[in-house]
Amino acid sequence: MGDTHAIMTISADILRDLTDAQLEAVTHRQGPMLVVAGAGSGKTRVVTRRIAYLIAQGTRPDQILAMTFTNKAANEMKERVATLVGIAPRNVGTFHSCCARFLRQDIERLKDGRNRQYTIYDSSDQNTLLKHCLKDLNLRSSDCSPNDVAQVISRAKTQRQDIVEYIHNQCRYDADTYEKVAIAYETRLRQQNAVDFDDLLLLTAKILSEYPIVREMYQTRFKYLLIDEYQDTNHLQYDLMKLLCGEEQNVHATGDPDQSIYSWRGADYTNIMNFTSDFPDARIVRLEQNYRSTQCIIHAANELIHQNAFRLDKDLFTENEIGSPIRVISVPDEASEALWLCRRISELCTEGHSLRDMAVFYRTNGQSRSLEDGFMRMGIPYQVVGNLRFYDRKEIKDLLAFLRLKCNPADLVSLQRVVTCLNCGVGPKNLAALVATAEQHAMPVFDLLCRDDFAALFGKNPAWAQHFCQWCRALRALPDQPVDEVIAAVLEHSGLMQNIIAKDDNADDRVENIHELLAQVKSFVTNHGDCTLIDYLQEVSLISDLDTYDSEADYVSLMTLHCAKGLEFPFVFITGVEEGYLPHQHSVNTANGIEEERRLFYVGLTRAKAEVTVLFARGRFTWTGSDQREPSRFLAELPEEVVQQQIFKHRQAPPNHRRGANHFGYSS
DNA sequence: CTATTGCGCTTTTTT
DNA sequence: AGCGCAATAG
Repeated sequence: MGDTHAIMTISADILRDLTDAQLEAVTHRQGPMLVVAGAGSGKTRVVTRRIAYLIAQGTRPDQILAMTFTNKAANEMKERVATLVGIAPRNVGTFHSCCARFLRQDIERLKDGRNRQYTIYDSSDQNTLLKHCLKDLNLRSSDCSPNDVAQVISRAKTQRQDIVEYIHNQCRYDADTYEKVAIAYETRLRQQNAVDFDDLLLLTAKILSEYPIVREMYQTRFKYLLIDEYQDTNHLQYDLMKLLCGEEQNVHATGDPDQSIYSWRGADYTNIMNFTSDFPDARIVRLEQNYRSTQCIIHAANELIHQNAFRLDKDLFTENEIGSPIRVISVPDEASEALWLCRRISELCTEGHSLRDMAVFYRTNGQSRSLEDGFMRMGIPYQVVGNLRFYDRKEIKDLLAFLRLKCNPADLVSLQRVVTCLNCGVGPKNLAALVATAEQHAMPVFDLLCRDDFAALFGKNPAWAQHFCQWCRALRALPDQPVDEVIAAVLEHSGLMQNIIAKDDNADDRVENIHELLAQVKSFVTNHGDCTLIDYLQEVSLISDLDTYDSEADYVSLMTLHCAKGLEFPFVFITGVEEGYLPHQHSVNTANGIEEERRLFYVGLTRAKAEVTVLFARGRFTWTGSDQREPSRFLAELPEEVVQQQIFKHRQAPPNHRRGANHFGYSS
């Protein structure tokens, strides 16, 4: 057959231009393998080529399961594999999205009241639910902060420990309160047929542990398991990996312990450090040649990261050109920080560089404010990545709440949202009465509202209830397919648009966002063929702002250092490199905290291909007043020979003067 | 009871 | 910018 020949030539393409180490990582067949891949060492390339290689060697694409850190990485991986072998593998996604799909199939085995129509609660939904729980228990947010409880619950789940036990071991005070709230929260999640982010993984692990039949089924289905960004996996993800790979242990993990920056949400980089003890037969491949950055950048990054005591020793090197030194710019305050950036960016533009080649990183989302002010004033096109997720916008969440309620009649968080944005005469008291009645009759609230005999079940039939029941029945009666038409119909039925136009201050923006959502749904439908409303809602609850980020558009990108992981830009600017920001105030008390902040800075530096500029302000204006700032301790750790310092002086600029730039100047 | 308005507080990083 | 809370109008 001609097929064999085709496979051979494709294989040649797949293996082209690889170093020996990369080749070994790509062509490895059986058993566990760890690829310790330094920044810019061609890790993505190795993973995609490996998937392509396995397919070209005759592995069925759906026998490969690849877990990535973001959806963006997953989509890029699928596309790249498709260009190599003409087939996009289906099972590539984040841990969360893969588990969400598994649960759609198997959640009913748990018999805990949840079914395959389940809703995924994101952190703000989780927050709302926790507030409901507090109210039930006659507690106030000041007695017990929902954020704190959420964190404790999340920790217990990611450590795979019993929540009650965990609380009593970890909480020094108020353990009883936390326990009550946590139990109420878990109960409500089950009653409302909902899961939180951690549950996606936890419940999957539970099913795989408790049902050997299911475990064997998955283990047989997935012959090859690939895990990317292994340094940022938590204990629960580690368990999942073990449950999925089975005795064959065909697990291929890639990561870089020096880029582990998520320990605050349970990631445990000892997972990567302990790989060889977990899998004594493991092959280890080290990728230490960097193809991204200049020698100056690599030298600076190496010296910095060597200050960390707890690490696997590893030396990144590059054969790229020496490049220009790291610039360290001292500015008087945040306004001049923005101004310096604007001037430098314009300069680079006149030299012929594109805005898309430049990125500005900072430690906290709030730091984008002053930068945006400056960029806006100077007319420099920019895009902020990850600050407010598109799907977290109020109008979008409102619209999605209508859809979620239609899918899951037990979803009270969505019902409450629906009720508040309808202004239909149903407030907290009436809603509570409805919930109580529904509980009496052991049915989901929305089902109760849709019933013809609602009045009899409720015991009375006031005007607001009649109207609301009618409205609910009409919502239920709307079609379920195709998704784009459902959304258009639900939007129409909700009256949301009219409401926004009538009442909202930023009506224009909100209307535009809704139109954008409709457009996105259209493209989702064309890309995904016939998918259900549930599929769509699942997709959007797991999508992050970074996933929708357009790296081709000609804007300067602004993002947190965390968001920058995995990306690269010719010109990188890191702002606010001061004590209190980097390292952040909340991390300075522990050695681990400081080391993680250092890794964060390391991630920032190694994003750059050509040039890194680091800025710090000598003072900042805070809500309390002005604040003296000290340069970050990390700056002293950069080798002098590749650093060039500049002090940006600032003569008083008249406020609101459009040509303020003329009043500023350099000085060495 | 609900709807609306104004005041104070908030923010470390995110699937 | 959004949310909880309190006060007021309907």
